[in-house]
Amino acid sequence: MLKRADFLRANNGMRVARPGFILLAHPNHEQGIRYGITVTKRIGNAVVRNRMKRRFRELLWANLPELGLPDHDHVLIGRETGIERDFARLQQELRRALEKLHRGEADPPRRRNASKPRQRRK
RNA sequence: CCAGGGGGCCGGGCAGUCGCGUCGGAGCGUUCGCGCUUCGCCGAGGAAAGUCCGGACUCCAUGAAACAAGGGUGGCGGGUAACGCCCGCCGGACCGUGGCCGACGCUGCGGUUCAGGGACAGUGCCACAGAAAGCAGACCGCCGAUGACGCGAGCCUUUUCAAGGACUUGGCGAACAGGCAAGGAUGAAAGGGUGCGGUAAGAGCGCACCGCGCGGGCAGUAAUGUACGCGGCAUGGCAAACCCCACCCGGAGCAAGGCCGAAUAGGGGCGGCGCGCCGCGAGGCAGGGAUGUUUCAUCCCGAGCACGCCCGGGUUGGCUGCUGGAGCGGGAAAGCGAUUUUUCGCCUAGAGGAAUGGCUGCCCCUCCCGUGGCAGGUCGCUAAGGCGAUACCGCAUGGCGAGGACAGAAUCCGGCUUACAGGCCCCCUGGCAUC
RNA sequence: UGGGGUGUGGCCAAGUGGUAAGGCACCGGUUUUUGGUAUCGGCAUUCGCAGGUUCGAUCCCUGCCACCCCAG
Repeated sequence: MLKRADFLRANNGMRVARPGFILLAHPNHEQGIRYGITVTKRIGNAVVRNRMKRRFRELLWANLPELGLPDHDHVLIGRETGIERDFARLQQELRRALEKLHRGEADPPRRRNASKPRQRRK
């Protein structure tokens, strides 16, 4: 995934949080299995972020072809607890997360402005 | 051997396996742009970082040069493509140590450090304190030579005592004029320092030594140094205050720059069809509408196109620039050195929302834990040989033990700065042991 | 890639060579039956850090660090 719009759309999809990362999945209209990685600046400097991206990429290459949802966009969002996390544990967590997605047991998408729901007066 | 300081270098190694990226080969497919599969080679750094200097390269501007503005640099010489970088030298300041008996000062050796042009071109600043902070002046103080004053003495006059004086002064006093700047006091800084002479008191006033300046001479490419002579100490500091002098600099940056570029929409030009009539046109006449009471007056409206051809631009995008270079590694020569010359060998990342990752084995280094008294230390016993103990140092050995920094190329190169676990080599200083 | 700015007490900040203003907050006293208000007093030795120039540096110079902004 390359375009910002794809990432924004994925934000409305299914969502599974794990200690090392957050996994998003969203159907993408016959585009095949695609993936994207988000590692924000709060995670660390460029070295840390790029290394996390490389390791996530390795995870996705290894597991998506078998366990990925067909015709879905998958987005991995890095968390601070995922820095230099043991690779085998990450792989285990990713497999569990993908299985949950297959069973449809994901959390609902996070709504915009969910923290301040509008209340009708009167 | 230990400790401290300085300089240079390395910055995990060897494999296996699954992946990723460029390139090359093969095969298949292809809308000929390329795509897929497979094999092979190669695939981050000393700082790739900060982006602080200097260049290469590209475009823009520009006759050349000079000047102005703005910015930068600043002992001298050399190195370099260039530099604010590097090397060597000179000079200053500070520290340690030795010498000149001591002090001041000078000097030898070693080390540290310096943005180190110009302060009689000009302007500005020097708080507080202090008499005075830049013109030299004089608060306390010193002196009282000289002049004046008072006393005394002398001398003269008046008839004695005594009084007086247009007189004199190797005496005394005060410090009025005046002389002085040694000493005190303030300060970061007070207009050379020490000593002797000298003087009323003093003072470069004189002399000696030191410092300073000037002159020509000598040495050196030069900065600068120096024996000699002369001067007279006259006019402090700050230019990382403005400034002056000398030298350097055109601007932008690979998102530079170049090439390609479909469809659709939109822009421009020409043509075609058309626009109530006349006119090249301004306009006039006619038509429709609105307002005010008809005529009439005023105001408004009335030509474009789903046509053809051509042109240029934009968005998304592709290709290029794009990695063989002030290149890397040996050897030789020149040079104190930075560096240069020459020769042999080598080809060593080119991504593009951005390739280097995952797992495993053996080895290396550090630490932790354990085992062994073990040819060394250490401790105890012993006359010695020796025996024993080992918390600690060392050694040997083991552990499915823990850890191995700072950090990731983005057009390329030379520097500077900053970050960094651990290790290696060389030099200097000091200590200990042995010879 | 290129350019600009900021850093001063817990907070907002002035100061641009010579004892670091002021406000809010905080602490203590007075006033009040108590609280608030009012009033008086106190609160800066790392002026982001390290060097240098100067007699003297928050201020001048150099190098770093952190944060913010702008342009393509």
